[in-house]
Amino acid sequence: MNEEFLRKELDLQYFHENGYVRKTCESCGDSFWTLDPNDTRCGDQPCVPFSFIGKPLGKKIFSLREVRESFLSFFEKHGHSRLHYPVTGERMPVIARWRNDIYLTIASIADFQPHVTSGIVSPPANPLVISQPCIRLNDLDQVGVSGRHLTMFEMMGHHAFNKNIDEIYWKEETVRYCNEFFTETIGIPREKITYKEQMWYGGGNAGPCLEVLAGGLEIATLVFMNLKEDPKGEMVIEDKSYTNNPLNIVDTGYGLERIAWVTQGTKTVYETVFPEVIEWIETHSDDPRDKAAVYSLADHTKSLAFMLGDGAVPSNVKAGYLARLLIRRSLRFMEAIKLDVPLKEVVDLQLDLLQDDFPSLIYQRRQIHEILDIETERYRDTLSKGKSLVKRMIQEKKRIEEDELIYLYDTHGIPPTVVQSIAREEGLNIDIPQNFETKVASLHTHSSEKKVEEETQENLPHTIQLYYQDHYMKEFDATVIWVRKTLDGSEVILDRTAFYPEGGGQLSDQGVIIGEDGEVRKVKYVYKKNGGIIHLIDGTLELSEQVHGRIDWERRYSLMKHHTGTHVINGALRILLGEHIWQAGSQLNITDARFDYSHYKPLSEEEIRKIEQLSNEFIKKNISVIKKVMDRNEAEKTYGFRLYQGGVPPGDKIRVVEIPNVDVEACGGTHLDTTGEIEKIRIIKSERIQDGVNRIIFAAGKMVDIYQKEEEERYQKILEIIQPFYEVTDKANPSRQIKEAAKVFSVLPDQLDKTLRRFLKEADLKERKSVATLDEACRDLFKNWKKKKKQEKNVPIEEIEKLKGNAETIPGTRFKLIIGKTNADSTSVATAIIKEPGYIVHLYDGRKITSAASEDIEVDLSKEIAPTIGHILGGSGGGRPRLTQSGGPNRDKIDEALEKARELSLEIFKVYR
RNA sequence: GGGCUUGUAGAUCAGACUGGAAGAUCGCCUCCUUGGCAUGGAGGAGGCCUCGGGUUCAAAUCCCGACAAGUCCA
Repeated sequence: MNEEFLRKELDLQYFHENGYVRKTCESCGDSFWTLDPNDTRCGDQPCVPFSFIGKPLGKKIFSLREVRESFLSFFEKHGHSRLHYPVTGERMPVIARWRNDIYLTIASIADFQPHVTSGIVSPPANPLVISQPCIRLNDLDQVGVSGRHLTMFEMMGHHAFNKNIDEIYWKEETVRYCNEFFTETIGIPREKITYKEQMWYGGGNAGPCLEVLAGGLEIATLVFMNLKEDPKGEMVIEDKSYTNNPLNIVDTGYGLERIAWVTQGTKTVYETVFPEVIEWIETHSDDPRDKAAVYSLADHTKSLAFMLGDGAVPSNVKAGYLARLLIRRSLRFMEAIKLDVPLKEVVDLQLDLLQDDFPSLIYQRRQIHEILDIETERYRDTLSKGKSLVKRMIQEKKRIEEDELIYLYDTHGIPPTVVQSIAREEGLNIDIPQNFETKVASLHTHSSEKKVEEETQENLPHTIQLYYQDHYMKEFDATVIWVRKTLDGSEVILDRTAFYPEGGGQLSDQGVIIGEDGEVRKVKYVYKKNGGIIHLIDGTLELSEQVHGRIDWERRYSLMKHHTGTHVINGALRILLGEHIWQAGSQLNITDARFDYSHYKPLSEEEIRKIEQLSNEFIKKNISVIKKVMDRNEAEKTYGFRLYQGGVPPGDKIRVVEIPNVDVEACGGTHLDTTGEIEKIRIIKSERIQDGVNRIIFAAGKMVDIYQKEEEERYQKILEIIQPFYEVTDKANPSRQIKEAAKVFSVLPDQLDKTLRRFLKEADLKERKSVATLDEACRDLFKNWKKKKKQEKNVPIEEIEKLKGNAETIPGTRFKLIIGKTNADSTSVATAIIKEPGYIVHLYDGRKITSAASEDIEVDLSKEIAPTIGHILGGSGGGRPRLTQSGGPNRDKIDEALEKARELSLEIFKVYR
């Protein structure tokens, strides 16, 4: 069926008019178009070998830059528009910020998915031409080995989006353009080019395609995307059903590096793509024999230059993980070829080479250096820790099993090859199982039970969003257009509302709705569902009832302050720390707000102070906040992809909130008119919530005062606690004092009061002291407490002598029995006594009875004596043969217990006699 | 987002399974050996066992939670 489909779809006039014949490859069975009637093979790998190595095609040698420029200008000449974005210029970032289904830009068409390809958003230009840097990590193990795989490459594409069948252009023109470009601009002889028919599918779309082959290499793919996935569709490809797409999309992908390679005919693609880097690596390496490692390193560092330059932060999640993966692989390759330079030097070389064509990459140079240094350091740590772990395992067990190999890699990040080399040093041979990777992978394949929430496709009426017309609207009139009773109230939809429904990290509004009867209904919660805005209210309302709504303004205003404040903080972070700062989530509350963002290390106190300061400066400047609805393409063109901080909103139009020179985001929340209204911002806490992601918790406006008052109160409360012992003279900056004080006892600040009470009770403070600050008081207290603890352990010599003096000799033996009480630690005293031979001791210290016997006495106290006397006290006891503890709640029976201990001790020696 | 692992002396780690006076190595300090240094010898200081809570007569150890860190997968 597909065969038939392809034959019909790709039977182009262009081929017939230009002397092409359709043949079937005798090797793979695919159909292809060629000018040579004697061709028997399709011209693709593996059916034919490369024929251009050493015998380049093309009218001259093309550099990467020449290929790119000639392609772009060729299509520009033929009516295609080049794109232009702020920061990145004629390309989009390699980190796919505008998508939430993929992390990296993997193809030029990815720039326009999902909204343009699905038809919701119009294309930025039509037709258009782009050379899009892409990163693919699917064939990592082929990179450097196969001679043609790269993780980072540029996919050039001319794209046309046809609403009707071919209003822009469709198959015929596509092939004509392609052929003209290759034969005239690049100068590949036309008879060397064949077109192979294929089915293309991916990302929910499909369509027929032509692979363009020259010299045995696929140099371009021309996709005619006219199908979309649809369970009801009639067309079946690889078990999935498709139906016609509303758009006919020309999706072409020209391999920039491959085209350059074909014109250069070098041994591998790597010599064409980064000859300078390979040369540099080989001259600086002490053992560059491992070619694959040299190539891979050259490749990976180029990928890293793009990823880090576009603001990726290494992490254990998402795109950051992929960056870390490449960094670690690079470090391993460097080790393999004994290249003893910092990784940042190699990446730096890439940046130097790339900066003319991709100037934005070097804005982040300082941060890239720091990131690479931190990551290198961390990798070294992991490895050296791993090394001692492996050595220990080897010494203990003399071998390492497969399970342990998996454990070492999965849990501690030590690759099996590293384990192997460590083992070899220890004289041990280890086999790495063939299917190691799959075994690791299988550990993590959890049944991904996606909770597909059955979105009831109710058709709810649409509501006019008054809060967008005026972010400050506090009251409004409206008509009830939908009502549903719930257990304790009802759900109501109005024709228009100023109540903001929960979304974008902003909490829902609350307030009241007053009905025609004049009665007031509380609005408890507001949310969006299927386009309707549902108000959860107490009581009920009638359909068509005229109502008056009033929102809880104090609550809303606080939320707005926190929301605009979040944007200010985001801007301050970006300005102070770099372009890699991206929002990773946020939660606005009434009393404070959380802002999560990507960054590669925890913030220092100094940095926190500066961020707070800069944010407050923006507030003082009283900058106007611009709120507007923009055409999506226009917004991207004006502001770049930094817009997409809190995720990607759908639709052709997006809401843009701009604080000039501070921050600009696509944001659907409600915002203040000026930054001055925030009043002030106070950073309450900065923490690292996961590798590569930090969180700032801050308060804005009145909440700062409330927070400060609370803090002041807490500080006063703590001062009261220590007041009998310490007088604090310098009461400035209580926040800092509390934080420092908490650090002394390694507790969280909110546990400080409790902790202090405990330490004051346990310490031994003689007189009231005057100290500068709370933390100084704490340090003194802690010192005193330590001293006291130590003294308790010290054994008073006089007491021991006294106890020894009271010893009774056990009849018929040379052994002495001591029964007694002590104020010091009974175990310490007892062990001091039994250092001399011939003693058996039972001592009570107010908490427990320690029983002990000297080494020369053959006895096991733990078997009978300890439990027995413990039972008397209502508990139990035990321990080692010659040293036991026993105790229990019944303190009043202590004398009885000691007497029993005496009896039992004497009894033992009857047996010995 | 999910899984696994780890927080014990300044550093690296034992101890944990099987609860019962907190250890080793390096580093630090003092003394001895030496003309001086490397070294060698003797002694010593240095631990809220990350923090809470629970179980228990008894918790570094077992259970729960928090905080901090590492690592793999998508």
